[in-house]
Amino acid sequence: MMNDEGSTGGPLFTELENTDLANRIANQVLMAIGDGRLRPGEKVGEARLARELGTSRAPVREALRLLESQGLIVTHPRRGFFVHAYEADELDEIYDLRECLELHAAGAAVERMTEADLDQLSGQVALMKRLAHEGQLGEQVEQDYAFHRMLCELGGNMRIVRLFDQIATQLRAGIALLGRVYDDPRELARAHDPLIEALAARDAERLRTELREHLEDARIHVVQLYRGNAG
Amino acid sequence: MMNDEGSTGGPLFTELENTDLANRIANQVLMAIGDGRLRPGEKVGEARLARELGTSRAPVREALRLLESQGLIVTHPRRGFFVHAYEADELDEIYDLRECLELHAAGAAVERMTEADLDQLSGQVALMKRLAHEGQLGEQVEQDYAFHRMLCELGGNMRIVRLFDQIATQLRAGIALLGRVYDDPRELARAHDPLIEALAARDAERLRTELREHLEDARIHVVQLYRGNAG
DNA sequence: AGTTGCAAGATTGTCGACAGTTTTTGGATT
DNA sequence: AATCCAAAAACTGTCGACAATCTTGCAACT
Repeated sequence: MMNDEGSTGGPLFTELENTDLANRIANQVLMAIGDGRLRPGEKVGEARLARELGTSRAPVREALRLLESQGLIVTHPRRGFFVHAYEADELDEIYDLRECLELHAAGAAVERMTEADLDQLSGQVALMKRLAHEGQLGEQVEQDYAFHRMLCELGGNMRIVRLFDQIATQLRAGIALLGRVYDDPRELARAHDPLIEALAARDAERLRTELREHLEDARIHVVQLYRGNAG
Repeated sequence: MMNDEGSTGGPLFTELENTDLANRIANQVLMAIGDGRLRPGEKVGEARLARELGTSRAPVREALRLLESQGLIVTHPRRGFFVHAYEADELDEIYDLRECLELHAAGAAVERMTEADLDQLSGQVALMKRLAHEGQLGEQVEQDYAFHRMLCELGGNMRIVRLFDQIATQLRAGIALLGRVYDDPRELARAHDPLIEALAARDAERLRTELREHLEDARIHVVQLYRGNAG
């Protein structure tokens, strides 16, 4: 009941982009938020977006509603859509939720994972270290999310995985304008070593403790930085 | 940072129902699912629904997309919307998630709640007992949700509360066709006494233990019944 | 000076329509 | 009788349009 995707490595076929117009628009908006072209709090007029994209307003509306349901866009009725401007308190809440979910999943993962899963996890950490060395900061952060996502997946509850994805999206958006978060990139990768150890020992309690500490560090790090930068 | 609503009792103004058409439609559909007029797996054609409601398809689409984001409707691209037919495994997942969230919130609630909050919680249980005596079964279940929602609220993380609401909605929909769940209605109300005791003692660990047991009971109860009836 | 009222302009909520696709209908064939 | 294929019907995805509402700018007023 896990993610057996074919045999070994990456996907066999490049996912043919048959996606619906609304989804493509949602991705565009998502990227625009990610790289700062759309600032927090900024208004996202559907008419304007439709003009710029050369589509009608209907799919734009759907896209924005989708992003609304994921927490990236807020709407004031009769006034339109706006990029959600995350407050520090909200990031705090998000991390609290993440901790709750991830600890739960991790506890289940310890019992459910195979040796192969364990190898994959530690391979992931190795990858992060390599990326840190090469200075690939953005990619490293992305692989960090991937690591934690795997952990959630191994917990076996797909709903939790989906929530993790939502949280990751929100964090990416919230942290976007923060620039780099860690002073030393290698710190981030190394912080995962204790987790791997606990996993290898299949020690649920220790894993939960380490993971809590790990996430708590990230939380205060980000929230503090955020309070300093944005308010 | 809690729900201080004005001074004392109820709301000062009756919330003027300016809800937009899409939301009203979403509620209609929700109720239709709730009372079985829309069966799990059944197709919900937007054109047909629009005709029956006397509106255009645009707000119907938005309503269905909203319900999709809440997990009650699934959509197969180019084929339309369908009422999500919950599998027993999914209810299991949902309860797992609920347990995760509620235990987390409850832990925080023990430290944050005031005496007044505690009174309100035990008042809620008293209300449930009264309803059980009067045979108001549906209302009792609704107040059960309200009790657990309060507990989540006291945890202080609004995101968790919103997730609880979603879960409650899904459970209502999933359990709708199950008919009555408990043999003796009073059993449900009484099951909350240990929770109140632990709360009154402000004993987080004991509360978590009792709550876990409470939810675990509900889970196996529902899932078993569901496997027997439908799954 | 600051507030209130009003007109112009822009934007949202909703509608009906069209093209392409899926499902259904109904007949022809084995 | 069951299966297969083609025409028809129904439906979704998308579009452009209109009315109601909101915002903006300006003038009148306290």
